[in-house]
Amino acid sequence: MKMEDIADGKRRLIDAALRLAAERRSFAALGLRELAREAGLNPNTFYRHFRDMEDLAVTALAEVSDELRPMLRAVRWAAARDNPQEVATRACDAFFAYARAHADAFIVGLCGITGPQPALREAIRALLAAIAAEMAEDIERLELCPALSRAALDDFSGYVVSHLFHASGDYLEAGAGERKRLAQQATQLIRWLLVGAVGATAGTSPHGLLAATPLAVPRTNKLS
Amino acid sequence: MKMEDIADGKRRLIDAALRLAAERRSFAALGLRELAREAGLNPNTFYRHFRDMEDLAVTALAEVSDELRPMLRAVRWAAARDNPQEVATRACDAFFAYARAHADAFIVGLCGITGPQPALREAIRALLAAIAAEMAEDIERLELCPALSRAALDDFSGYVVSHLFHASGDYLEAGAGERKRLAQQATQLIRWLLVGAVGATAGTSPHGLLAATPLAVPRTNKLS
DNA sequence: TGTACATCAGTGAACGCGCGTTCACTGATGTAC
DNA sequence: TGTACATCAGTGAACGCGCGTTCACTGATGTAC
Repeated sequence: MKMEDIADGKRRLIDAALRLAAERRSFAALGLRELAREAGLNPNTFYRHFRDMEDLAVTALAEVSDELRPMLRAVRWAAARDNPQEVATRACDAFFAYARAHADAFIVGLCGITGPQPALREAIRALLAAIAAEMAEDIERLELCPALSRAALDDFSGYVVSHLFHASGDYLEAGAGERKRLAQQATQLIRWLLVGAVGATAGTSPHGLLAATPLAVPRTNKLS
Repeated sequence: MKMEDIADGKRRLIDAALRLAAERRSFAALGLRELAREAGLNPNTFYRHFRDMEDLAVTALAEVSDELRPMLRAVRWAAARDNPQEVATRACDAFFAYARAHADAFIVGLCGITGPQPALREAIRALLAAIAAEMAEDIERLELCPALSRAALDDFSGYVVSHLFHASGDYLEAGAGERKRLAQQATQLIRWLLVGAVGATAGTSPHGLLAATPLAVPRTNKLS
């Protein structure tokens, strides 16, 4: 048996766990016997592959991470090569499309970020942070927004990834029309943030609400 | 007994439920007997006051809603009277302060938005939507950002409320330094979004990344 | 003012059930010599 | 090539336990007349 192959029962347990947990929208309330029943296995078989439920969840998340992160990077670089103006839109679409294709895993991820298993919570946070870091790095390397410092790009990417992640929950529940609106909103958020970040750094303040100390923004107008 | 008074046992059950659910970060995995034990009551007493766990959760959320929403409006109007430039900062601070003062309820809310109880999920979404709608209305009525249409204000408020809500989870776990950073990030997000929204509507595009069809932004520079 | 009755919060015992975990076992696959 | 052994995925029975829910009950408070 090769390293990357995983046992048949292990595969079935992971899939069954994601299916059941997503259906009921709670990984925490998932029972071991119930899981084994869904997977068509003896309850005991679980212990052959996992220490406990959290172990299973972290394993499943690692699979998603290994697939999602390179995919997003590839989309960014391909879009930047084709047409730099489309990077944001295409990356959002790719993210949402991946969420739909792995809806169960995403729902479990959304539950898990606030759930009772500390290791799972930490793993999800780490995944989101890694995606954000790679996004910032790609924007820098592809020179998509040279006006922004790396620190600003990190903040920007954090906001965007957090929004996309939580929006994917609504996205998965939505019908076709609503999904389109959510995708457009994500792109609008990105656009506003980028324009705003560049404007704020370059020193643009459209009105008094934004000029408060300690967030004062000089009134010069240097948008590139 | 007056209408607004609630029975002693009911109060204790709600408080115990928030305490236990927040501690374990899962409302779904909370047991009825365990809850009664924590409240120092007979398991049966639960049925005197609630149909089921979801009923309890919705009741608790209504209490938060009735307190949080007017408080936020009052802060906005008071800040606008004192100094319009501080509205965003003061509203963010008030929100986070309320989250700290009702940490258990907030954690349950964060779990509940992705949890198994449909009525609770819907109630939380409705609360967030109501807060966003009131925020948009206040910005309009207080003329804090006349450059933005009501539709843009609705989108803006939605982004901000969603960010604040999910950020409150990190906020509650964080130490003092981290909390300060999160509050500053929230204000930065608001500033970027406002500058960006005004810039995008008024027709400003800092660089190619943002000019993609169908999100094309004219290149005129009309920031007020 | 007293009396009878209704309402309501809380009690305690009992039920059947599914749970997580353990143990000792099987049978197939891989490996050393 | 054959044989002996180790490893590994999966099985089936059994355990004690805590669970949600039910029933019939108590005692206090409010209310009609």
